[in-house]
Amino acid sequence: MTDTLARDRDTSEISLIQAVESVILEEGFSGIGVNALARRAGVDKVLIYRYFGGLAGLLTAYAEAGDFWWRVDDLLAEPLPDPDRPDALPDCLARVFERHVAFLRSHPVTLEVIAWEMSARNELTAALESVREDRSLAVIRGLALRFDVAESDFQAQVAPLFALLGAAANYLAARGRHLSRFNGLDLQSEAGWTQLCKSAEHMLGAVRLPDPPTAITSTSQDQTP
Amino acid sequence: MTDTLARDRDTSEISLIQAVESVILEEGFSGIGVNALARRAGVDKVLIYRYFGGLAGLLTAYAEAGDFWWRVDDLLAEPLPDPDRPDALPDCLARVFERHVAFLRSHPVTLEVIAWEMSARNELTAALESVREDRSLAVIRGLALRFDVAESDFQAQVAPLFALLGAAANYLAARGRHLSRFNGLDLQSEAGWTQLCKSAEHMLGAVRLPDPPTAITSTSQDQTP
DNA sequence: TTGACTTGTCACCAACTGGTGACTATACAA
DNA sequence: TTGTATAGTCACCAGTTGGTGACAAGTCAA
Repeated sequence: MTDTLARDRDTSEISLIQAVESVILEEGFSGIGVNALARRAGVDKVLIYRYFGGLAGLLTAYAEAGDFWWRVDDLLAEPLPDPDRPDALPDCLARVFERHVAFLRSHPVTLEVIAWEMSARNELTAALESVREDRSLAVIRGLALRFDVAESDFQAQVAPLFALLGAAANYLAARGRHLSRFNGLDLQSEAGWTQLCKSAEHMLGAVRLPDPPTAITSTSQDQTP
Repeated sequence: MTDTLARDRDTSEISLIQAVESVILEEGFSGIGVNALARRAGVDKVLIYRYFGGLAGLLTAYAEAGDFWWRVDDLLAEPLPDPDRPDALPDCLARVFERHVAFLRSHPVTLEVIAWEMSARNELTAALESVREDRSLAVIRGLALRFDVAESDFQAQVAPLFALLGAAANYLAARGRHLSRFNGLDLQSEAGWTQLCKSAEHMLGAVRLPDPPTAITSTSQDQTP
């Protein structure tokens, strides 16, 4: 509890937590292990057990310190289409999708954890899972509020769309780490992703609001470009 | 080159190749290794080096023996919507997507290799990559032929759609191996996948043929349920 | 000063990994 | 019979993994 002692322990803990990120970035999730982490942190591996109770505890500490997922406010930040405009909903969903993609492509650690989820379940993947579920549903809630429609109907309609497009983005972005081509598209070029976003927007054009009286369900203006 | 000698080598090789599939199914891709494979095959691991030149060679042999991906004919098998019907194209794409999903959900080894692709590149993932690229493009070619449209335009329009929906299916099916919930959906229940296919079909409703004179781009009949 | 506690270092463990060299046993051809 | 090639067994290697016990040095309170 003294100054110097406490400070030393603190720096050791911080070194270890930073080592998690560092190893993930430079070696990928498969490089995570007590030996590698201790080596990278310049610290003895026994401290991982003493201070964090083991690798799982260290990952938990890192998970609590890091932010692996977009914040709801960022995804729903203005400018977004005016809800009263026709086609505001599809446009809005397309913007949200673009922001989701942009986040993934600029967060290599998140991509690494997403890839990790494919093969194992651990404290990091669990943390990502939990926050992702929460915030995805929060985004849907936020959109229902914005468009002033019943949340349950909206959720039932939009959740599977988000699941599909979100899954596609996660998969393609994670794959793009090491491999470029998927179905003829280049996952490492700006053009490839622009193309993907355009196609997503096109498909989202089919989405209409569920029931409110303002929604027009008959003649929808599809201007296929 | 004698009968018995040759036969014995053959059975050893076959045991090893079968061990690859067996280990993947029971332990997942992370269980693949010379020791585990030899143990499972009931054979000494040195034979992996002698007969296949190493683990990579054994994986290659397995890759050549197995079929990890749907065949083009299966994906385009009849019955498919009559090309002259209105909305035949979106319906057709939706059927293809459903078949893609059905294949994945019934082929655990493929899901395992898909998951493997996320973390490493090896002979198995390379084989899957190659055959997947080829056959996906072949399916697009087949559809262009069916709808009698120019292949290049059609390809430019449909390839990114396939990339998005295919990626989503791959991701969700692979994740469904160990985790059930994604964005509120249940990836391990029939209902969850029915929902996903319905949403995909809904989104595909926005797709129209590129140029031929028969295509109607104005009044689209959206009946949102 | 004494004793208790914390921080960190180090040596060590068993288990496993990929990989190799030496060996026996069998079969075949000369 | 002799030589050669193959199939298979086994012991062993070095390196790495996760994990622990013993110990020295420093710090603090009584």
